[in-house]
Amino acid sequence: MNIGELATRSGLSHSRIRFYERVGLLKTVDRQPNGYRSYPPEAVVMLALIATAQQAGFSLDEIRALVPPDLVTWEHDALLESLHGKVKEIEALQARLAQSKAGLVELIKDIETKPDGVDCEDNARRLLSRLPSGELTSATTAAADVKMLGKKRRPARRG
Amino acid sequence: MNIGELATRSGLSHSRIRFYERVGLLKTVDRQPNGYRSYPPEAVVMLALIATAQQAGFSLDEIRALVPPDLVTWEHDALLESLHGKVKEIEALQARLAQSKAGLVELIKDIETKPDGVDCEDNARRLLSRLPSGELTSATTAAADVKMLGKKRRPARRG
DNA sequence: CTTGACCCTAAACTTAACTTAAAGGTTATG
DNA sequence: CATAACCTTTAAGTTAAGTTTAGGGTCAAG
Repeated sequence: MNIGELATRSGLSHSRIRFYERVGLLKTVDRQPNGYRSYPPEAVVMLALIATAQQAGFSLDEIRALVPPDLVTWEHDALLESLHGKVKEIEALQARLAQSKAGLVELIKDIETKPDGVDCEDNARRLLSRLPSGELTSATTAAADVKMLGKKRRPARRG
Repeated sequence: MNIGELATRSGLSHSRIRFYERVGLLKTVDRQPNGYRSYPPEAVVMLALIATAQQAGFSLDEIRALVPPDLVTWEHDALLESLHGKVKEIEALQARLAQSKAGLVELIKDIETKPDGVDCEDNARRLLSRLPSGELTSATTAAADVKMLGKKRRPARRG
């Protein structure tokens, strides 16, 4: 098939497919007599794989190292290995999400845990100690200066 | 404190801190008579907050919209609302990912229990072709959404 | 034989989020 | 007073993952 059809079928742009070939993610493709690229059907699968891995958070460099250059030579074992790899990818994604979520929840908790009229300085110190970098614990003076953190003001506005 | 100390305390580079000021993430900072930037202690908190938000998937654009220039006038409600929304987003993605993973695991089990008498390559192809349109689609879209976390725009358009 | 859809290449451009470089002022220390 | 370790600015460079542009060929239809 021509690149246009492959683009339609895979959902990727022409330029993106050519780009992948250029950077060595796709092996050099056969040409018709007129110079047009002629893709085999499994090119769709290949692109889907690349896109999936990419969307799972892997860079093109990583994918290049990960994905076998030739789909047709895949056999039972290789396929299984690849699928297991895909599970690993998903697990990696899950871990990323969990970490993001944990960070957010922690931050929310720190902001929300501000009872009215209660020791602001103490709250500020706890907030500081929960924020990421460890060096922050030395910022005890900062805690005093930032004791207004979490103090409620005017009604919310969204941008 | 000077920028060097702030860099050390926050764990961010000098250039990064100046960059944040340049792009309006940090309000214009006070200067000493000699022209050096003079940061208040809460600058450490501000930078930690920015870094945390970034790790959670917020773009600098989003952070700029979310975090007010002055910590003291922090729009508590809007921020919390936004953070909660982000957590919900992440939870939805986690659910979808879990389902995708379950589907993949099942597919693997399918293949593993296949008797080895049959045409391996053909079978592998057939199963593989299930990937893009079948079991992995939710993983794919979920992963795509993860990439979109904190992003308002997709890469390069326009000219 | 021209129109329009499709294809080609090479190179420049895009965006985010920084970093590095160039060229120089300031300050603490031996 | 030299020298290193700070600080300043503006401008240009970097990386990833493509997109867009410029300047063509190719092919089916009318």
